Amino acid sequence: MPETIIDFYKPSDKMYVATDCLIFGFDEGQLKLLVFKRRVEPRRGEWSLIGSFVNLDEDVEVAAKRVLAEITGLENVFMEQLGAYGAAGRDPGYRTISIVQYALIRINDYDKKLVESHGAHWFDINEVPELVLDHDKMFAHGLEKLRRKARYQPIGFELLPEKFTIPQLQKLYEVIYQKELDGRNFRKKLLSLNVLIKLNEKDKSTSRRGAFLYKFDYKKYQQLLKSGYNFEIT
Amino acid sequence: MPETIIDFYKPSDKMYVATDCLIFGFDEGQLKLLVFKRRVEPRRGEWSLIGSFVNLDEDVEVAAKRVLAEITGLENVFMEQLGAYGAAGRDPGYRTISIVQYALIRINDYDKKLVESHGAHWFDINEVPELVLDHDKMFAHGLEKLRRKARYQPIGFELLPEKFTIPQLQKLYEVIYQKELDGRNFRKKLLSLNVLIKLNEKDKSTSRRGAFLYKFDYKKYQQLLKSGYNFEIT
DNA sequence: GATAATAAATGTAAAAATTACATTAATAAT
DNA sequence: ATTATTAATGTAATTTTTACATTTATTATC
Repeated sequence: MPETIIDFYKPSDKMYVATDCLIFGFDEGQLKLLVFKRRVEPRRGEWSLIGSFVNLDEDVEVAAKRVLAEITGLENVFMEQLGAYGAAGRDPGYRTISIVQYALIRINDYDKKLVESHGAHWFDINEVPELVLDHDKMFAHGLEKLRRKARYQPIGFELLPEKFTIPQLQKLYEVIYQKELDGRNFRKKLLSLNVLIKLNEKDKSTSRRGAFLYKFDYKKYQQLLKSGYNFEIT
Repeated sequence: MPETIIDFYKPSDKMYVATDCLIFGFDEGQLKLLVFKRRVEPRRGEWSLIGSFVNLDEDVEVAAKRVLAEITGLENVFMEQLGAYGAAGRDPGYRTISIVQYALIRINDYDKKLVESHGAHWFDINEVPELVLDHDKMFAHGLEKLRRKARYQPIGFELLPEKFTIPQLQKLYEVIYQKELDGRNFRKKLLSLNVLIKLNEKDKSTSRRGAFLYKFDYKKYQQLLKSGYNFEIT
């Protein structure tokens, strides 16, 4: 019987454990990723995701939130694990496992000075430059996951301001799904989900007429979920 | 500027990296999980998932497949990452990150002697005993993921023999979804997906009349995917 | 060899959801 | 008052999903 299995108290080798973060934002009608330009050698000038090693006494999740807060000044942000990247040769230096998270942030909320000070830049997801190590793969997987998930869970709202208009929301889904949606059907569908609160305010930044602002009703959504409710946006 | 971030070449602390595996099977009309009873101290007699430490020169994924092969004798099995479990206090011994995979196996294929020799047992998913450490949480998450995923991806077939009948397939989806399905609508739906190959053979083990055997057409499925095909079983 | 028993297989109508599509409404600028 | 522009609305056709009952193939038994 192999000796390597289930032997929690005779562990063999230690490795470095890092966490990297895909930070998505929505701005100017585009879905964007925040990437970081290395300003130190080696690999100076290469683009990469933002990350950190995980401290010995620190939850992986806490480490990820620490990084995000240090970079953007944001706390209480939507963040979820994408997965662990653990190929033996993924980092040519030391053997390092990276646990990747993706975060969705409201692009107007973050601390722009802080972000700039870290050499970070937003790229349209269609124009993200080549990234260091296996970060390209992480990005590709994260984008896929975001696209899949947006369909069945109300994560899109994490990318919009708290108050948003239906046309804004539609544009967001259009860039996520990479296809045009019919305005009438989209509005009908969204309103039929019963989780939008119409406000008595308009956003006039994009039209003379102005568009009504809405909020997403998290409470209602949670309630509905309990009774077999199905959120889906096609 | 914080010193802890993106400093890949001044890593701080090493940790143990393990991989644990949720092994699902379908037998006697029940969805089952393979769990392992510790036969050595400490924690002798406690149930846990099957796992191993990851070797320094080994991909995490390879480690997981190694474990699965050592335990079941199976290779080329459906396996996917569930995620990394990295709470600082999850293992009271050493700081260990566990990367959890879930595997779907054909319950008639595995090496029963080998499995028994490792003190492993199949439990109906509704009767899984308390598991060691955070393995309960892993199991709960894995089951959720399996349920979600079964709906939009043809993973159910991984749990059935290569040749299966429609009623078998229906029963599988019934136990995954925990609800009864209408036989006529289920059959209609499945056949309309155009990815089942009807064979000229019957399985007579459950009825006098016998039920036709089918195979899942992976090639066709892959082709269809490319042209915007939507697999969904409700 | 007729009959009984049993699970497999099939069809159709009603209801619900999705799609396609064109016009009117509100407002600010000229 | 007119123009320009985006927001907002409704309806009919199509597709998908649901609900529901009978016939078919076969083996065992009388």
